[in-house]
Amino acid sequence: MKLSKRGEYALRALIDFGLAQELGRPLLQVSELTAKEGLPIKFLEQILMQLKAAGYLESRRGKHGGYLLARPPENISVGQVVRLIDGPLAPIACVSQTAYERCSCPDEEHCGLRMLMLDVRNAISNILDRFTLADVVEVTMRKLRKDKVPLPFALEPLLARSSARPKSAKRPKKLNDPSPAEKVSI
Amino acid sequence: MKLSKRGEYALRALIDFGLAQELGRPLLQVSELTAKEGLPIKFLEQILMQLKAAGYLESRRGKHGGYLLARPPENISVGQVVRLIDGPLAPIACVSQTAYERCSCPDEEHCGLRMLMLDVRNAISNILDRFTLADVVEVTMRKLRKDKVPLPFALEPLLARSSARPKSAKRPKKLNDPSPAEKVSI
DNA sequence: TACAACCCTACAACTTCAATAGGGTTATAG
DNA sequence: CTATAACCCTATTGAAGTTGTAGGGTTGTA
Repeated sequence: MKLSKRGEYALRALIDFGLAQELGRPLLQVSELTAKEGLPIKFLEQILMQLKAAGYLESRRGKHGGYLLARPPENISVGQVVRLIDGPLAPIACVSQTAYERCSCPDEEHCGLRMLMLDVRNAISNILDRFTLADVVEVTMRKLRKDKVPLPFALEPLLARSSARPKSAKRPKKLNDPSPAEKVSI
Repeated sequence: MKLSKRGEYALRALIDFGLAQELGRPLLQVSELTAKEGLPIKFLEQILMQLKAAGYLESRRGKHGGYLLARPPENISVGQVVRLIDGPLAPIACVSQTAYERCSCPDEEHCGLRMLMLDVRNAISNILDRFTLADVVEVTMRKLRKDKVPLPFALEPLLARSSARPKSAKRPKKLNDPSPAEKVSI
C-alpha cells in the first residue's frame, strides 16, 4: 500500500477542494492548487481529469473556470480514491476482493502468509474505507483553527458567495495526531 | 505496503524453514523449497542469500548442504523482514520512523493526508511488528493439523534426527481465518 | 476577439521488479 | 582423489510502472 505521488497529489487536491468548499469558495483553479501545494501543474492537471472522469470533481471551462467537488465530501471514501489511483489496497492479490488472483502457493487455504496479509488488508481497509473526505477535512480544519493558522483559499473579491454553511456535527472518529512520541517503528 | 514477489517469496521461505524446524528437520535445500512452492530457483537463491546476509538464515555448503534458520523463530519479526526486503512499511515517507523524509506539502503539521497515513502506518505496524515467525508457523501448523493435511518436509531416511521438540505454549494472537465472509472490500 | 483556463495525447527519462545467465567455490561420497 | 551436488556471486535484461514534460486543442467569458 505504498501511496504513489499520483495518489498523494490526488488526495491532497481533494482535501483542498473540501477545505475550499467548507470556506465557501468551492471552485479552485489548477494554478491555485499548484501554488499552495507546490507540485507540477501539468501532472496535477492529468490527475484532476482522472478524478473528474471518476465522478469526484466537476469543472468549469473558460476564463474563470476551475474544478470543484462533484459530490458531497461525506460521500467520498478515501479508500475508493486510493483504489482508483493506486489499485487495490491489499498487499497481495490473493487477499484482495476487488482484484483477487490466485497466488502461486500450493495451498492457499493453509498459507500462513496469506492469513497474515489478510489481517493487514483488513487493518488498512478499516481505516481507509471508514474515513470520508469530510472526516479528513473536518479534522484538518479543527487542527488549523486550534493552532490559529490562517485558513487557505481566502474569499476572492469578485467571486465571494454565501459564507460557510453551518456544519453538521459529525462523529469525530479521531485521527491520530502525529506529534506525540510514536511507540512503534515503521 | 504492496508486498513484492521478492518479499512474498522471502516470507514463504522463512515460514517453510520454521515449519521444517518444528518438524525436526531444519535444513532445507533450495531445490526442495522451489519444488514445494513452485518458484524460480535462481531468484530464490538470491533471496536466501540476502536473508542469510541479514542474519536470518545460515547455510551449509557442499553435497548435503542447504539453509536453515539462524535464529529462533520467536526472534524473527515479520515486520523487520518486510522492511529488509521491501523497505519501510509506511505508505508515505513523512510518517516513517525508519526512513522519514519531509514531504513536499507546505505544512506537514496540519496535513490531513499525513494524519490519515499515520493511522495506516500504525495499523500495519501493529500487525507486522507484533507477529513473529513463530506465531505464523504455529497458526499454520494448527490449521494444517485441524484439516488433517499431510505435513510437509517429511523426515529424510538418512538425515532423520531428534523428533519434534515439545512446544512452548505461546499466546495465539489470533490470525484471521480467510474463509468466513469478509465484510469490507479491499 | 483575445485570453485564460480547462482538455487531450504522446512520449521520455528514470527506476523498480522479477527474473535469467553463467559461471565459481566448497564439501561430501564413493 | 575426483566427481558431483549444493551453495555462492555478479552481471544483465526485458517488462512494467512512475513521474513527469511537451505541445498543442477547445471553450467560455470579459
